[in-house]
Amino acid sequence: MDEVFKALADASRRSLLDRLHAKNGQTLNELCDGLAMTRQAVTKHLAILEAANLVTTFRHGREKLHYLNPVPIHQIGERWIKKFERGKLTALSELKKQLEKRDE
Amino acid sequence: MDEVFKALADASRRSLLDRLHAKNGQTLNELCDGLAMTRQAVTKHLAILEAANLVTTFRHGREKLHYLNPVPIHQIGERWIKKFERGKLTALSELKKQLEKRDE
DNA sequence: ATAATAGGCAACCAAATGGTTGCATGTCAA
DNA sequence: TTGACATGCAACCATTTGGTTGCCTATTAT
Repeated sequence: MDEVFKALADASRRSLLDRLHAKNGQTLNELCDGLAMTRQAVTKHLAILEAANLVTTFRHGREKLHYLNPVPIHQIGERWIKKFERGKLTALSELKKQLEKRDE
Repeated sequence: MDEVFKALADASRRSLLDRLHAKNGQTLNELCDGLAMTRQAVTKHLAILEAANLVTTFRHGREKLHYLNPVPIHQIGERWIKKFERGKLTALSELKKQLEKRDE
C-alpha cells in the first residue's frame, strides 16, 4: 500500500499512468516521446510503478510493453479513501462548532 | 492536487490523518503521544498536511487544535481514481489478449 | 510572580529521490 | 553479418525529505 502511495506521489509517474490509460501496451520509447526527460529517467519511473504493481510489463522481442494495472488504484479507493468519506459531514460540523466557540 | 498526493505518500502522515479521523480536534501534543518521533517531526508533518489542506488548525489559548479536512481526499477519489476504474475491464482483457499472443 | 506547559524557529544531518551521462547488451533488418 | 534500434546497467550528482537538537516565546496554573 505504501509503495502505491509513494508511486502516485510523483506527477511524472501519474502522467505516465495517464498515458497508459489513454493507450495501453506502449513501449518504453513510445512512453518517452514528448517528455522532457531522458529515457533512463522514464525507465526509473516505470520501475517504481512496476514495483508498486501499477504497471505490468513483458518483453516482445526487443520491445518492452507496458500495461496499466488499475487494481491497486481501485484498492486505494476502496480501502482508504472510502473510510474518510464517511466522516465528512461529522468532521465539518465539528469544525463549525469549534469555530463558533472562538467568539465566546 | 500534487501537494495532496505528496502529503499522502508518507505513512506517518497517513497515520496522523487516521488519528484525526478517530478523534478530531486534537492538540499537537495529543497527536505526538505514542509516536516514535519528536514533537518537532510531528509539527513538520502536520505543516505539510496543512499546506495540502488536509488538516485545518486554529489556536485556542496556548493549544493548537487540528481538524481533519476530508475534502481533498474526496476529490482525489472523484477526480482521479474514478477515471481509472472505468478502464479496468478493458485493460485486463487487453493484457490477457497479449499474454496469449506470447505463445504464438 | 514564577514555574510548568504548549508550541514555534532555526540549524544541522543522513538518506532517499529524481535526474544525468556513458557504455553494454540483445534483437531485428538489410 | 553488420549496423541500427530498443532497452539495461552503473556511477555520479544536486536537491528534497524526514528526522534530530537546542533554544525561544506565549499562555496557564499555583
